[in-house]
Amino acid sequence: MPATPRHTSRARVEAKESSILDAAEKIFAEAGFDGAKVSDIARAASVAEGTVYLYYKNKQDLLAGVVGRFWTQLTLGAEAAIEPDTTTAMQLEQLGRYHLQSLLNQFEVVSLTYRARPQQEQDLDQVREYVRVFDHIMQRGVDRGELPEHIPIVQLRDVFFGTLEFSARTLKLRERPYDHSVVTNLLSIMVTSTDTSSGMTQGAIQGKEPSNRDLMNTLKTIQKQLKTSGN
Amino acid sequence: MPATPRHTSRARVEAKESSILDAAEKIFAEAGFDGAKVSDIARAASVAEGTVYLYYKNKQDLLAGVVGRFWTQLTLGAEAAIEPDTTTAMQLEQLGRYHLQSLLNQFEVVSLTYRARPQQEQDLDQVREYVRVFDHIMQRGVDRGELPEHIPIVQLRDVFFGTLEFSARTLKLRERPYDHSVVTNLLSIMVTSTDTSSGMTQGAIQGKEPSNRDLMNTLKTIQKQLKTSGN
DNA sequence: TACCAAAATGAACCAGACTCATTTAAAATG
DNA sequence: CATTTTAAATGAGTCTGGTTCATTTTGGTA
Repeated sequence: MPATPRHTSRARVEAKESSILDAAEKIFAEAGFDGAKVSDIARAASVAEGTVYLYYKNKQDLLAGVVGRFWTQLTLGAEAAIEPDTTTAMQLEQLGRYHLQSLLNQFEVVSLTYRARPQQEQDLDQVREYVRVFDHIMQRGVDRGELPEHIPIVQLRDVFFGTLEFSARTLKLRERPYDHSVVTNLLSIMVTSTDTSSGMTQGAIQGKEPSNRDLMNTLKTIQKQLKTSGN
Repeated sequence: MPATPRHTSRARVEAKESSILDAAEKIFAEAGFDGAKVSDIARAASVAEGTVYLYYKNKQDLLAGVVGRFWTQLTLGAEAAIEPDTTTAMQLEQLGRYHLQSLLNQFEVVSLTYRARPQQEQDLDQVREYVRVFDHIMQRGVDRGELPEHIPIVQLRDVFFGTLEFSARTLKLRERPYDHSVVTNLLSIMVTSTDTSSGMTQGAIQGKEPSNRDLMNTLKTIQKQLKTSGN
């Protein structure tokens, strides 16, 4: 089994595995999952058809490999794109830009993610890993006191990634290029809603009315944040 | 051709067509697109395998039929769920609740939407129809003066549907039931950001800084809106 | 060099989407 | 009604393409 070679250099096996993944990614992206033939992928990887099945149990599994690798690389890229020593707002903006750009640049591969059997638990581990980047930024914001204590990170995560994903689709559909204002706008509403007195933070989550005190203070914060996150 | 029957009662043909769709929806939802066999669908519809192909060019096309019908029905349901004579905020909340509930109740069918060839233009006409419900609510809000003149409806639409879709996935993944607070929170941040002086409306869209005047006025508006849209 | 196990191969197999020659049902005609 | 004509339905057979596996090749080891 190539998965656990005893007498062969691990490097060579991994090289072949990744060359198969390269080929698969190319063909899948060009033809879609159904349109891609395993025989084409094998040819593109300069390998016999049967060889593919030494590395991947079946076509689905091969897709999972491609998609998994993509998200793993995305995680690495995201971590590299974020300055560790800047404000939470800035980090969110960096992640947002990076995310939207990646969605647009690699739209086909992203789309394949939805072909990887939904529900099938461990297939999407790498996606979970990726969204954790967001969680870390937010948590750090809380720890540093830049964000309120009980901010609902999980829900804001859905706002963040959901909006960017749909925005990417809209841009693709209209054949528009990357547009930074999408990120800026998203950030502005998240930052706004992130303030302690504006609803999402405490109130509805806990089932009690949000406190509307300290309004003037709130406004100043919003104002400041809007300035620093603007373009 | 059943598509254009000249001598046969249109009703009977349509009845058969919809019984095939029913069967297809059931089998697709149970087994997924790849797992569903056309022969199973034919059997479930009490029809020969070849008959399916009289109504739908191929399996993909059949899926498109199922998905299309789903979104068409969703549009009808949404329009019914919205009171025509209430505030924009209320209507958005009604649409949001309806949308999230539908996503959760019919999760499998919704997932199939992504299997309907992406990019393939006219396949998703019905989805486009559906999102128009949102646009209408917003446009009416603008016309009535409840929303600022230059509010970026298209971008807010991505926030709205993107967030709800991701929230639905999160809830499903964690096996949580419908949670109204998701909608409430989403609404609160959209309503907040909807105010003229808070970023998304004008500034970044037009590429110029948002005006931060009238802050006190803004705050009062936010406060009022939060109150009326709170749980 | 001879041996062995890992790795690779591709012909054969088979599931299942799709076709089409034939049958059955329905409508038109007289 | 009987007959003809046209629409609709059928399902056995074709064909594509994913998957298997008996055989060959390769690379490491003694």
